[in-house]
Amino acid sequence: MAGEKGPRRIGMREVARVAGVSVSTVANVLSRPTIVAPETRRRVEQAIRGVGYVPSGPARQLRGVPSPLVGSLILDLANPFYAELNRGIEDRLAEAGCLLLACSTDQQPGKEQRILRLLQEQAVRGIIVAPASPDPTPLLEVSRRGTPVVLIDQPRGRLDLCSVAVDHTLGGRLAAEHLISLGHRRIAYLGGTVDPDPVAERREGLRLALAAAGLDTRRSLVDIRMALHPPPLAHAAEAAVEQILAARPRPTAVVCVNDTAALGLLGGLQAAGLRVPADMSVVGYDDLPFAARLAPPLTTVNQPKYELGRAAADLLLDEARPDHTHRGIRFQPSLVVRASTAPPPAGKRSQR
Amino acid sequence: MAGEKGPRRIGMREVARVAGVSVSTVANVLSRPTIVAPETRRRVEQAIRGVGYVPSGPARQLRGVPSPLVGSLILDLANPFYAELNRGIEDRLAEAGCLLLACSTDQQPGKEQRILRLLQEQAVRGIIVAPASPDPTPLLEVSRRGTPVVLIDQPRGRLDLCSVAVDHTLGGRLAAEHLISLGHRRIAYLGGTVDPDPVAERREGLRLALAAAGLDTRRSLVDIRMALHPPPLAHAAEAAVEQILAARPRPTAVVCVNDTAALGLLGGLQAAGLRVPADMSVVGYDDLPFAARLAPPLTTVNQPKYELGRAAADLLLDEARPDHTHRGIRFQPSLVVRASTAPPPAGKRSQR
DNA sequence: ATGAAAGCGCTAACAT
DNA sequence: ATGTTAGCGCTTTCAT
Repeated sequence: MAGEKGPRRIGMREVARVAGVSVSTVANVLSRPTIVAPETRRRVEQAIRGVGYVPSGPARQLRGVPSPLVGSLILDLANPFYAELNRGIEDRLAEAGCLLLACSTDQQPGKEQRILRLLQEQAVRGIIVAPASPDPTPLLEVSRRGTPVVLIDQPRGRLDLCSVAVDHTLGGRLAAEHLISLGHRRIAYLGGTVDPDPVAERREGLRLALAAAGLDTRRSLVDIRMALHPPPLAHAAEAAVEQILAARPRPTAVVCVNDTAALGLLGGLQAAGLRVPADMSVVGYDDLPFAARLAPPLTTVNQPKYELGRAAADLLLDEARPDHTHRGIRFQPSLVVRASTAPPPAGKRSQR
Repeated sequence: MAGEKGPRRIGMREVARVAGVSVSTVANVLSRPTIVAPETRRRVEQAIRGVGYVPSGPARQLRGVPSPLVGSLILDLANPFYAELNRGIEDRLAEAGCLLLACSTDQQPGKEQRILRLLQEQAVRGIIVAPASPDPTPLLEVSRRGTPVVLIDQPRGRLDLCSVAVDHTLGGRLAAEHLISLGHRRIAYLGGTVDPDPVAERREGLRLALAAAGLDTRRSLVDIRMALHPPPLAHAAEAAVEQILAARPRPTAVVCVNDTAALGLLGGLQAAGLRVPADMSVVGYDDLPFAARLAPPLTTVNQPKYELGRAAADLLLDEARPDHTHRGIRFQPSLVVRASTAPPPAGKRSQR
């Protein structure tokens, strides 16, 4: 009647007591089973099961065993692009017995800082981050302090860190070249008011392609900015239709910052009585699962989301190896042509 | 030139040394600043910043401070439904300074077990779980061992745990009643081969509504099962069209297990030359962001995903309070009528 | 093959 | 107001 002293956590001590051995023997059974006498080992293992022993991670870490926790700091967990990316990270981590600490920054440097701090306190094995702030200093600081950092969706440039990125300049070029070959000469780029780097790159790719086609990008590239906060993005995109149609000269095609924006744009265009692609071509970015099934099926630039995550996790896990050297991996996006793009309306085609 | 002895972690010891005080004074500055003399405090705070001290979470936990980590065990991180739910969890946790450990089970009891174990080792503050296994024993065991467990998307029934769930029977009823009122008499339910509980409930709701309308559910409810593994679900749904059209009597409407399945079905139906909703009505489930923008906009049953997550986190955090008692929260789904449902084709309407 | 003992970084009770 | 001390549960020498 006196034994039940609350569900206090059971440790190695208790196991040792039950098995009639010392704690170090229990420890040995766990980490170097071979050096323990078979009979003793059996007894210990039985005691472990008997009392339902679960080792304490924190205690281990205190002793210097690396943490199985890896942080991922991305813009928004609920965004399908990042959700898929996180899944890639998770799967790779699972292979190494690690767990994912998933965090959203909502693109706010303040949140990013706060979480970075929490993650360091937890002494995580490393952090995979899509930077919210343009200033890389805090990240470098974290890395210098001993927590490995892997940059995602941002080339490492001259930074002394590992990174995984997609060549968004190429992505932008691909989109633009496709439209140009279709006969478009005025293209709108639907982006946000504040650009994280990767988004600016896409616009640059567009510009490059337009220039390469001998077009004056001052006239042929129309920059449309939407307020990104608060979400949902699809609404902002829907509302942007007005701006797009008001632009002079009026663009005949729109390249969107991502598929979600394209989704909203499609709705807005339809509401405005324009047909896609007959009156206006639309290109998305990301190639989310629903893109193929929209009406019309969306032409978009595919990014290898899952693989991006896997590669980032791979790099991060590699940081633990003694011979690790920082690397930058770059993925190529690819254009997926579907039905939301077509030649511009007759009469617009060669208009200058 | 000799100071740089590797980036070994800096602890309270070092801070104390620099500030010329003892470790407990440093500890006091951190946890009970008021009892420290202002001047001393200033010196210590300066030392903290000076050496870039970051407290060690693991060491704290070992001393009994509760972990800020909370695990979430759901089917699939990349599934938009769960992604949004996780976001709700994350936001609520952030308010309490906690972090989310996001894990996917892929509906595999084995994975679930493995992760449950890892989470316990990390001594997390608690676990929010959408059970992958029908057997609740392991979960109860975890709870009994001292790690709070909150069930999600599954009513707690007689289980001694907190839970957050949606009334899926109502969801199924809502969908069926809508279709029945439109004149449909044969409805297909497009589900998976193995049902997690919540999915079976939806079917039951359908059955109830059909029966209430005086229909023989043996004839009026057509059960279509798709293989869920491997994904993508949208493909499976697309392929299921054949089965649906082959059913005799042929259904005039399909209720899908979720919006993703509906997405695929829409594609398959279109490929088969059927128009939605003229030839076939389609109802989704979840109301994901893209549902409103599909062609046609999808009639679907909305679940409060984000709120579900928040509520679960709320319950979990509450478990730490001494006066906590387990509770079950139940959300109501709601029908969102859009354009994918209409009366059945003429001639089918009153056919028996 | 097994055990004793030190100590990881921290908190809290106690002593000064 | 500040310091001393004893662990938390574990890993790891170093005896035995």
